[in-house]
Amino acid sequence: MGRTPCCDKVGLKKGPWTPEEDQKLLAYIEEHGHGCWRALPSKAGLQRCGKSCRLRWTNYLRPDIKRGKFSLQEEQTIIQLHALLGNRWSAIATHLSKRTDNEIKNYWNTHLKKRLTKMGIDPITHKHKNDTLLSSDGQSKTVANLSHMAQWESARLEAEARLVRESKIRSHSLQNQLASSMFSSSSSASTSLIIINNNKQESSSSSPRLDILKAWNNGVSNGIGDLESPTSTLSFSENAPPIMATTSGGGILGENTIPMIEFVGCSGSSVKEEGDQEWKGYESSTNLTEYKDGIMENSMTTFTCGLHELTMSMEGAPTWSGSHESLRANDHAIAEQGFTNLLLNTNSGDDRSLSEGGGDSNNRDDSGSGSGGDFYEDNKNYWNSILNLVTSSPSNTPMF
DNA sequence: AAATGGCACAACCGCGGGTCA
DNA sequence: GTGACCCGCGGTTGTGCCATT
Repeated sequence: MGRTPCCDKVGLKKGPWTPEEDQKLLAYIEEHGHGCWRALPSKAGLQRCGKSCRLRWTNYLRPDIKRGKFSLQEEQTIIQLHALLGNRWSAIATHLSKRTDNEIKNYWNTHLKKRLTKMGIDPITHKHKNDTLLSSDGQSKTVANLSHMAQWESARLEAEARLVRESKIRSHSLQNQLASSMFSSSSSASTSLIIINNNKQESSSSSPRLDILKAWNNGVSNGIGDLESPTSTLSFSENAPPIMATTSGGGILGENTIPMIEFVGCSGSSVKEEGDQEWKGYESSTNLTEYKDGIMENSMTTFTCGLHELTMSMEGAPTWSGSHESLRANDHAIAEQGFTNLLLNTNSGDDRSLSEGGGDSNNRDDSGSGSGGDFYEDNKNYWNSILNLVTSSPSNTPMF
């Protein structure tokens, strides 16, 4: 079918916005909200199409936008999330406080991509260009497994990002509805929580949606050789009572956290999100768990995460079953040394540009000093640090 | 001082998904 | 089931600024 233009483009202004136009748009939205973008321009007295108004608002005028230079932490987060999510800028933006997808996209294209390229890292695959040299040994297999898991997590994060958006729609009503149940259940010290933050701006600061990845991080760092087995399970303690999701206007989760998606364990074998949230994204993209009509079937007790069996303690802290726990101490040491040093710490200048000199040891392509083992170490550290993004989440993360 | 090239960023374009009648 | 519409997303372009020659 033919697609009608979003608006009558005849006579509409294009190009940069003037301060007067910004003021008109701001004033209108502050008073009325944006409502239907298509109808907004005429109501606001703007000679723009609705799409242009929406973009101007979401990318520039919105009051909760953070502008200015990206911090080192933000840079690292972008790169790490890009390794997981690819060019899904909106999904990446959900994890970066007050940054728009457009801004992140521009920053990636103009800064970070070039930096990675100069380092000899493919900005698309996030693999070292000489990875193919490792193709004959098991190390590359491990790297491939890591990539596979990253793809898995990518799909999951994408679905979660979609959930976050969708959950906003019904956030207020759910808050009111669930407030009472929170108080009725929060007295139980053994209540476990799975919470998806619905607030885009807050989500990045608390990073509550990377639970499986976090668990995986522990597992990968502690026993990378175990990657051969892709289908172990994430499970919740059998001793734990039926999961009763709670919501909180403050309390456990803090004032700024607005949990909206809740899973209420039913007989310990199914998870139900209150309401009629569709879970098609999970079902189609991750092929891990079936969600039907809000029911996550048979998933609370055996949630496939790909690597290790994770047991949720009653306090919500994850503990690896089996022998992994004793190895966990290596996790942060491994993760902290790799990527950041590799990419960021070498660029201490204000402009954070890469050293162009041939003597830069980080530029392995040019120096030729890197052995296959070094590449492997880089890859391991690289992915570990990607995963370490999760472990670096603020302490108020409600997930664990 | 003028010309030129590169960079950074705002904005546009086209596509696809979701919704509704 | 179909078409129209709205909206969001990712890719691309246009433009202004700045450094260099």
